[in-house]
Amino acid sequence: MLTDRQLMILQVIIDDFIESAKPVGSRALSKKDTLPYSAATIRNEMADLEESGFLEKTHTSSGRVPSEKGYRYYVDHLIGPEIYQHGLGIIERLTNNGIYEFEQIVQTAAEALSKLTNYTSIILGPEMFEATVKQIQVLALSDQSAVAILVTNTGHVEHRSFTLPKGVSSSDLEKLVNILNDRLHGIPLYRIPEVIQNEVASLMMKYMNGLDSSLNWIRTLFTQEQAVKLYFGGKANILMQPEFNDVDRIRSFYSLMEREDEIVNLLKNSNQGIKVSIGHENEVEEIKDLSLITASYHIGGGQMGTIALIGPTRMEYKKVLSLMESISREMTGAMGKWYSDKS
Amino acid sequence: MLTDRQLMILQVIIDDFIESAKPVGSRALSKKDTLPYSAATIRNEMADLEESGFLEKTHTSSGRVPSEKGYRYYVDHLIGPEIYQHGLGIIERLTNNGIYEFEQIVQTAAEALSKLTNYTSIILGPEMFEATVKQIQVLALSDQSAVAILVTNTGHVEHRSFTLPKGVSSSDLEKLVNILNDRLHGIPLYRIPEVIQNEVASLMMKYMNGLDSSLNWIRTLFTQEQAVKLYFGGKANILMQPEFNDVDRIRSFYSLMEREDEIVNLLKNSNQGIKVSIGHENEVEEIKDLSLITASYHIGGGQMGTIALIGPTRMEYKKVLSLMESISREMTGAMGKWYSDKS
DNA sequence: ATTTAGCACTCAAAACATGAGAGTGCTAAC
DNA sequence: GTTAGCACTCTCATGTTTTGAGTGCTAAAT
Repeated sequence: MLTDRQLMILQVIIDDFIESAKPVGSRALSKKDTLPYSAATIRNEMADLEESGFLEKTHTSSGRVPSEKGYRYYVDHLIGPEIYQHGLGIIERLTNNGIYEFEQIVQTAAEALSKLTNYTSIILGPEMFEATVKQIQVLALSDQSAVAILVTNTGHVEHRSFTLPKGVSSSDLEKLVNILNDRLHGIPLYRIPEVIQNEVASLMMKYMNGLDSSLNWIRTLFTQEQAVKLYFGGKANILMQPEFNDVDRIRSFYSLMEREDEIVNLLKNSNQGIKVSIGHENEVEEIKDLSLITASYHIGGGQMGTIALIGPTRMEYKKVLSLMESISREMTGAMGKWYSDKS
Repeated sequence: MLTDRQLMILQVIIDDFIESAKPVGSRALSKKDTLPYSAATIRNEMADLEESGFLEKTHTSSGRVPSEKGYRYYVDHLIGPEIYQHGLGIIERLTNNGIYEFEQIVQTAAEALSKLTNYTSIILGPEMFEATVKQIQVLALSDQSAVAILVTNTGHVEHRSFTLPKGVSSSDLEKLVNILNDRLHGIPLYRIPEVIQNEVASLMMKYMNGLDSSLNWIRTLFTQEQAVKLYFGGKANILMQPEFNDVDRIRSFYSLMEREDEIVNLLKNSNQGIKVSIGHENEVEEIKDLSLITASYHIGGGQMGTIALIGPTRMEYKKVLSLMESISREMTGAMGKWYSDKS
């Protein structure tokens, strides 16, 4: 339904607008040597493109600006599989000495992503519900306090300090840790409270005394409250975008960024592969004039997190898409290598 | 050198401006019943106060605004020891079940602080150089990978994953961990690299073979790169302040917030007690028109961190100072209770 | 039957003008 | 010493004009 020439013009307009952020007019277009037509001709074509909904005007006598439909078409059909070279090997570089810390890798990846694109990046840490218990340890720090450490099969380490309940001797504690390790080893994190309730409780009754009051306490100790973590990169980048010249716009954006649970939801329901949500395609009010790109990464079998990038709808989709593609592949690759799933 | 009446007027002007953010004029002041003088009288006094440098005009015929000198005087002499009631017991509330996670406490404290004040809070995590090694553990995750865990006497847990160097058997690893625990127990973190170099190296030579190439690797594994962590609260709060109505102002602020090392420096050199830096008293360009309040907290013997609050010079010093006072005391108290220093 | 040149028209943004309002400084009276 | 009064100043909001980029349409050119 669109002629070749219209597609060409659409492409050039979008490319131009993505770069300049200014409405593009017929005169400027006719000067480009990719389009050997006069301004008037281009005007006609633009009028058609507007009628079909791919372009918009900001006011009656302004140049044209891509509509969301225009961007959508651009993303779906007008960008070829172009590979963005920079930024490859980011993660490899981080870990080439064989030593790594998960948090640091993810944080650096987020920063790199935002630096390379000048947009704001968000990485959702991996779901850990399915990770299983590898080992539990309790270490006394003093007479009154101790630290409990839990290591999962994926190499995650959770720890929590606590004051020792009265009347708990060190041998009690040792017994308790033995019971916990015995019963919880290999159990996925989300089942911990349940197992403690059903199995650990009775064993505690049997082999230890006076500890049943502590049961509730132990359950609390090993219950994860917030399962996923967010890593941000370049929160300030978005301020460089001319569409953020309005203080209220900035306010609303940053206020969203502080509501982490909403962000988690926003990123979570991303399925496999890369997903581009342009403007109103987003559910969340505050980013209905932005574009959100999400890509998932995987760790071993099934657990996963999401990499996301937020920027104006006028986003450098070409660059961004290929970059996200390669980073998510790299992350999946790197993680999979280390976190083997044998327990 | 200032008359009582001038002090009164100064105080009222500052209080008023702190609340309204608008230059305050003589007419409005004469209407308050704390000041039973006519506008003209007040005008004269204000002229004097301006001459002595406590007040400023934004332009020739505007109301007066406190100068930095004015704020300084206000903070030093004009606010009594007023106790801010809300927000007491924040930290107690967080830990009343005896279970706590350091990071979470600090983060929550930062958020509470910013919520109660509507400014941006920053908490500098404790210096850990002086904490000593309590225990080191290495846990194999698979044939190729393992996780190393280090617990300090203060209950901090550091962990790092790594791929096992080739030719390292599990018994080698066990020996290594034994050596490390033997030599490093009780050693402060900052001395770890040195001790590994001098003592561990020779022992490794003696009892294990083929591992000397891994020495460097072990040193890297146990070397802390970034010793302090920052916790932010209410980064978006500052946007609500009318002095942040300018996009460039916002940009510069957020760009500073991303340069964490600079922030660490800014907060670090705070000595005991509470310190107020008003406007140009700050060294850092980006906050020369803001006020920075810092207070230190302590953990057991000597290690410490800093609590900070950033807001416009037009800050509610009364409220903020008493709040910072009580929060830093609470943190010191709470931390000290748990992190006893016996190793 | 396209394409193009030309021209009238539109609108946003910048530049300029005007007036009201809040506030000051000064003088003279209280 | 305090206050009323008044001329003066500057900002801010509002209205007006100008400029320039861009369009849509028509008629001529290819």
